[in-house]
Amino acid sequence: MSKAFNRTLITSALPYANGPVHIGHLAGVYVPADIYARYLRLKGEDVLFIGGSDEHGVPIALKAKAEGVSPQDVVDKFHYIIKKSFEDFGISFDIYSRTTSETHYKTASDFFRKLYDKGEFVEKTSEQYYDEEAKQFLADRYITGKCPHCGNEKAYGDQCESCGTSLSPLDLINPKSAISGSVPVLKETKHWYLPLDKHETWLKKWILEDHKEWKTNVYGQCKSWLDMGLQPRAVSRDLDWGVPVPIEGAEGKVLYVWFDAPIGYISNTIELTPDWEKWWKQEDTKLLHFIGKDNIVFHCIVFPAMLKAEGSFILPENVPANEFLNLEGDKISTSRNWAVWLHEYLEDFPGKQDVLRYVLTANAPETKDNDFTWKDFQARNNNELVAVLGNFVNRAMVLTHNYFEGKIPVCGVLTDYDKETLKEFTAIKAELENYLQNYRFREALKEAMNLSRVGNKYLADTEPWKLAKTDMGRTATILNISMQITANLAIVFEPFLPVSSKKIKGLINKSDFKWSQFGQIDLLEAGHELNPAELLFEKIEDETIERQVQKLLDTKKANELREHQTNPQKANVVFDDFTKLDIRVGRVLECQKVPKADKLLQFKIDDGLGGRTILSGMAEYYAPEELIGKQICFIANLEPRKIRGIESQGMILSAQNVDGSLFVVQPSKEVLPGSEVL
RNA sequence: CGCGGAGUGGAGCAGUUGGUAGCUCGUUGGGCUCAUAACCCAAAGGUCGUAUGUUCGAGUCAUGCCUCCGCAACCA
Repeated sequence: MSKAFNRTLITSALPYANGPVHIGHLAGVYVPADIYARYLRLKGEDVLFIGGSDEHGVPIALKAKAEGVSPQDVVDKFHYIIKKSFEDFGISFDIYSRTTSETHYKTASDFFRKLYDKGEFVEKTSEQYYDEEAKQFLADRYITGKCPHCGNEKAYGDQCESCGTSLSPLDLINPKSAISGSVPVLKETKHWYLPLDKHETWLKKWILEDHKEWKTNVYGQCKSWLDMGLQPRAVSRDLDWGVPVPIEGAEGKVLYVWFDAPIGYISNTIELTPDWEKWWKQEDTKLLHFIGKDNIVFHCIVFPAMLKAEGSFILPENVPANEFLNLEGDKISTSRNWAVWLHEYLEDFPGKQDVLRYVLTANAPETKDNDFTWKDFQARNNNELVAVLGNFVNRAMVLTHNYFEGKIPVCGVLTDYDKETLKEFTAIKAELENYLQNYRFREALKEAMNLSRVGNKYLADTEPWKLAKTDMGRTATILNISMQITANLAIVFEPFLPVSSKKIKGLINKSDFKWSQFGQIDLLEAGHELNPAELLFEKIEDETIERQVQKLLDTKKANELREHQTNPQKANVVFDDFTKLDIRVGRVLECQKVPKADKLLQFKIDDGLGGRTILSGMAEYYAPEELIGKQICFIANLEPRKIRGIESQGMILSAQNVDGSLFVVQPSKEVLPGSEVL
């Protein structure tokens, strides 16, 4: 583990170019990766920080189709928005490229070809659903139909959301293409698979034995996959958007995005430097993948297997994956517009990229999902950045201007207390480096803030504003030290808050520091002239925050309205068909939860015919007692069906509200059980 | 039903190999006035999700259960 590394290659997950980037992306991947990259650079180490957009795959192809533009148009639009957001937030990529670049097409093809030639793939022919109208094969998720288990009409090709059973597209009754709505046909198709099972042995040793130091969420996830046993994974798809499979007879097939995307890290490095092989193939390179938790398997198992199969590449040394960030209690969602978009944030908070970087780092989802709230954002800005860091710098600056005309005063003899204060530096530096080394940026940031706390306490304890009346020599020493602390703050905060760090350097009229200077107390020589004092951060008022909260509430309302749109009417049925249904009114005699099932209630219904049992999935909306004695409507002649081993003889009618809640349908006046509904 | 992660004072989080429960914010009281009503000191506040168990001793280990999140299902 304590290998000697001479350079570090940092990759950050390629954002998918079907939308802009939001605070979740920043908190989970890019800010941590950027902090690490900046830290290493500041230390003078050799480091590359690679990023880029992931631009292939079915969702982009579909989005293009829906909007009547080409896939290239879609990715062009978002690639530049994303790229600009990262630049604005100071994410210091050495290169931010894209998987539609020429270099990438070549790299990915060559990579595939090499594995193909080495015999690292297995070929398999299988039957898959094909949409003749849209002229394409359908991914599992894009086929809907009736679930063979529960009869839900809207089950997906991979799983029924209603009963939770996992399915294969072939299981669906009456399959339909989600793209065109037409009935898909089965068609033979050939694909290449990466036999992960063949890599299992070395992967097990490599991860489970050699990388016990990986974060628990990462290690646990990998272990789970390895314990279950790995399966071959398809690396190609039938699609017209992507890197073509570079084999004769493979027309209309492209590389599957998960195969294609990580190779993007390599392509982008090639695009950046002719020296790229040094970074990817020499054992003394430390390769790190910064990702979110959804990407763990790809980066810890699949991509390493690809690299190993190729043969000449090194493997990642660590994969510091973060959990997810929620927004005001709800999952961030691009499709529901539930997000704080980076480009919008900067419109509302111009120049405040560091505030967001600070909040997202201080509250980073390093060990579990965390929640971003605007109230917390405001509190951290006002009580921490303004009150602790900004305030200290301002105090030191203003005092020096007041008593020494903005010139660094001479440092006299240090008292024991001065020395004690300076000693805290050393402790903070050691802690900080240790945290950064272990990708614990949240704690590292806290240590950096502690340095400003040390400064504030120092001023409060030494009270230079009082001493200035009696002892200018001592005052000079105190302010000299205070300004040295300020200069040190410029160093420590460079990885975390690059804009503010630069601002501090502007105030103290210095350009660049190195990390090795951190801890020194002679960064500013006596007589050095300071620039006028200026505030680093400003308070964020309640109204500003309320506006953001309102914006989110509006989004919520808009979503509800959109989801409220009533479904279009189904195809007409003839009267005879209607009369085939026997709908009756019954009274609930008994009602209880079905054990071991989340949603199911078991009813005993008085139907005027001697009673019957019906199971219904409404346990989330009704407590069993609530319904006892109530009248309900049910379909009496529905074919009985066994659910969880109990026979359900019919179906209770209920109305589903916009928010998904469910209410049983009742007659407006009590009628005799068994009465027919016409 | 499977697998992974999480559940610690009002809020957000630390707690390395089991040994007196910490930090930031908030609250209360005091101090200070150089500073963006900012800063400094002190105090209150926790049966560490729950139940058993291992141990001289458990937030930490084991097992069951409850709750939340994620993966499997191309959103970090």
